Amino acid sequence: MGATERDSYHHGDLRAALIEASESIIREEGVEGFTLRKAAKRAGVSPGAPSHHFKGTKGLLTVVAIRVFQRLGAELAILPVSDVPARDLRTQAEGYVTFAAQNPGLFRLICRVDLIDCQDQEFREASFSALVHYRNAAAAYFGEDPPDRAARIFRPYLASAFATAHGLAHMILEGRPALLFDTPDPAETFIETTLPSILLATWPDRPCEVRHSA
Amino acid sequence: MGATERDSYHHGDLRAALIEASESIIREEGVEGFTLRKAAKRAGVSPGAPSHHFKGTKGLLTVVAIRVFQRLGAELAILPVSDVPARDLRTQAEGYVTFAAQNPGLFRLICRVDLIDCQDQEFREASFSALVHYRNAAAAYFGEDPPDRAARIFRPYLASAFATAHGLAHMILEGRPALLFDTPDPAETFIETTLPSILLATWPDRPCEVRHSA
DNA sequence: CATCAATCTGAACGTCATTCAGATTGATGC
DNA sequence: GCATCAATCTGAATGACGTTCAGATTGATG
Repeated sequence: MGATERDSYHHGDLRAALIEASESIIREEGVEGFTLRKAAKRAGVSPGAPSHHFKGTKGLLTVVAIRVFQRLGAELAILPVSDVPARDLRTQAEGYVTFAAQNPGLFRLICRVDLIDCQDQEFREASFSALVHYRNAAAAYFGEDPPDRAARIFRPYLASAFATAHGLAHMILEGRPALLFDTPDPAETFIETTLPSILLATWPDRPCEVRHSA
Repeated sequence: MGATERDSYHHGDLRAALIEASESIIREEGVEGFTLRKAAKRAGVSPGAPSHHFKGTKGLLTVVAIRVFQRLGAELAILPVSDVPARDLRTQAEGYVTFAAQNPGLFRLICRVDLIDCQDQEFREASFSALVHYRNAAAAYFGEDPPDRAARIFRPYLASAFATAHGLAHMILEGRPALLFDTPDPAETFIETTLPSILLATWPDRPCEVRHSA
C-alpha cells in the first residue's frame, strides 16, 4: 500500500501526494507517529524531496491542518437548523466533538501549535471560518447581538460556548472520562448517548430553572 | 546554571535531580523542548544514567506529571469558599485556568497522553484527586446530589463543568482567542479581566433568566 | 577487608529533520 | 530538432535524539 509507483524521475504532483500521505499517516498512527521521512517514503520519494515543496515539516503539517479545519467547517455547515436555538447550539457542539472523536489524530494536529505555523494567514483564516456556524448558533442561543459574521468581536458567552465543546473534545482524546469517572457505559457509547446528555445539561431547551438548593 | 557539581562517581540522589531538572526544562522550553539527554546533562550525568531510575523518558515524565497534578490539586484546595455556589465554582474554574496559563509547559505535559503512562496507578490517583474541590463546587452549584468524594459516579453536569475550564485552558495555550477574536485587550489582561467575564457568563450568580429571544 | 549489587560512563545503534552537491528532466527559446 | 535553464529529485552527509550495554566505580553488607 502507499508508495505510489513512478515511471519518471520526477513525481508529477509530489506536493499533493505528500499532503495525502501525511494525512493517512496521521489517521493511522496519530500525529506522534508522523515523520517527514515516512511521508516521503509513502509518496515514493527520497527524504530530501519534500523540502522543495514545503518549508520543512512544519510547513507541510500547516497545510494539512488547514485542510482539517476546512473539513471541520464543512461538517458543521451541513448540520440541520431548527427554530430552537438551544438545540442548534447543541447540534453544533455535538458535531464539533464528534469530529474530534472520529478524527483523533487530525484533531490533535490542529491543537499542536508547536507543529504548525500559526502565523500562516491561510491557517488563521481556516481556523476562524470553520466555526462560523458554531458562532452563529451560540449568538442565537444567548441572543445578545445579531451574529455579525465578518467581525471577530469578543463576547464572553462566545468564549464560553466554544470552551465547552473544545474542552469535551480534548477530554475525550485525553481519556479523561475514564480517569474522572467510573464510566458505567463503555467508551463506544459516549458519542451517541453520553455526549448529548452533557450538552443538554449545558444548554437546556428551557431557560434555566433554579438549580442550586438553598 | 544547572549541572549540579558532583564529587563522587555516584550522584547521591539522581532520581530527585532528574525530576527537578525535567521540571525546569519544561518550564523554560516547554514539553516540546524536553529531551532525556538534556535532563541528564542538567543533572550532571551521562545520557545512559537515567535508565537506572526510570522506565525510559515516559517513566520520568509520568512522575513529573504526577507532581504537576498534585500541585494543581493543592492550589485548588486553598481557594476560598463562600456561601454562593456559583462563585465557588467560578473560583475553582478560574484557579484551574490560571494554573494552566501560569504553567503552560507543565499543563501541556499532563495533557500529552502520548508522553505519559496513563495506566500508572499513581498517575490515575493524582489526576482524580486534583479535581476533588472542583467536583464539589460543581455539585453544589448544580445541587443535584451531595458530593460523594469516594465515588466516581458520572454526572452530565460534572463533565460539563470540567469541560468549560479544560477547554478554556487549552484555548489559551493554543492561542485560540487570538485566532477567533480580534482581541481588544492584550493577552496579558486575559486572566485578570477577560477570564472572569467568561466564567460569569457561564455560571451567573442568579439562576439564568430568559436569554434567548423568541 | 572482601564481596556484591547498585550506579554511572561512554560508546555504540537506529531513527529523526535538515542541508546540499550532483543527477535528471520538463519547458522554453531558437 | 536542439540547446539551455530552472525545477525537481537523489543520496550522502551532519548533528541530535532515545535506548542499550559492556565495563568502570563505589557504597553497603558481612
